[in-house]
Amino acid sequence: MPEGHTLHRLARVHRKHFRGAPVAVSSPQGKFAAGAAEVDGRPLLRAEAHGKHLFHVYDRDLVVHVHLGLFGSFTEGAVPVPPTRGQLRMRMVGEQHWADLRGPTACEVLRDAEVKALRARLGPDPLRRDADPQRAWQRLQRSQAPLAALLMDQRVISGVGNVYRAEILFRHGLDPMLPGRELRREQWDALWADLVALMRDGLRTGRIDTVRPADDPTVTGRAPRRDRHGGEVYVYRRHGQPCLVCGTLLPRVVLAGRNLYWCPTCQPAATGISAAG
DNA sequence: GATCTATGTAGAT
DNA sequence: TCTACCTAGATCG
Repeated sequence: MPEGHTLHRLARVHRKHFRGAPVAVSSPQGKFAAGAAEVDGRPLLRAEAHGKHLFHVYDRDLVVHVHLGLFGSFTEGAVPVPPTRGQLRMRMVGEQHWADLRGPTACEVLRDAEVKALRARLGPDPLRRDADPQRAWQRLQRSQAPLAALLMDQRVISGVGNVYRAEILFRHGLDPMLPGRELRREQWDALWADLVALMRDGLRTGRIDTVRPADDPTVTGRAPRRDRHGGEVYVYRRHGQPCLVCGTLLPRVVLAGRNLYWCPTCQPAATGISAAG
């Protein structure tokens, strides 16, 4: 379930379970065998996330970089370690805990310079204290690309994925196709503040919940439900169902190879009115 | 058992 | 705009 909050959560768990003590690192599957051998047996110094990227720092020039991609996942537990099963890219075993990594897009050892170069390409991360939202605002201002594309562009903002994109646009009544440069400053400020709040909530709970209490189906009298990904949302993967706020049947389109979910009534397209001033 | 799907990204065209 | 890649669980016959 990899959007930014998932990676920050993993970084936190890995710090708690592995930092400061030697970690046995291996690659039962073999695809990360050489990298694992480089860090095997070293103490983990730091673990941190930037956007959807996770970094395990064993030494300045021995950093395991993990990107989960669309379906990578970690599983964790307390020792003893279970038998290996399936395609296990990396296994970490500490004094008390183990962690298994499957299906990542990236699992590699990077040197400090490579980590810096990678991070330099990432936009501000709403979950990092060092985030500078002004940088994202400047990119939005220079772009005619639709907001829906810009929010998913990790060079603009890092950590936002398809769920947060859809939900944040809904919560702010923004048309996904609105060109970035037509977003007003106060709209951006509200959007960023909301992203910070929602993603912090996701980091705390491990779920993406975006529905305001007043719109909660259990409060409004509609049947309670649980989305397949485990959170309560307005539009993500709710195509074909009625909007929780206005009842419009929700559409879905593919934009830049990804499913886009929104409510055309609650997030109306800009018309000649706004174009005229 | 086959097929579909997914909270992602890089690289080719 | 497209294709490839990474994996497992859900869904379809």
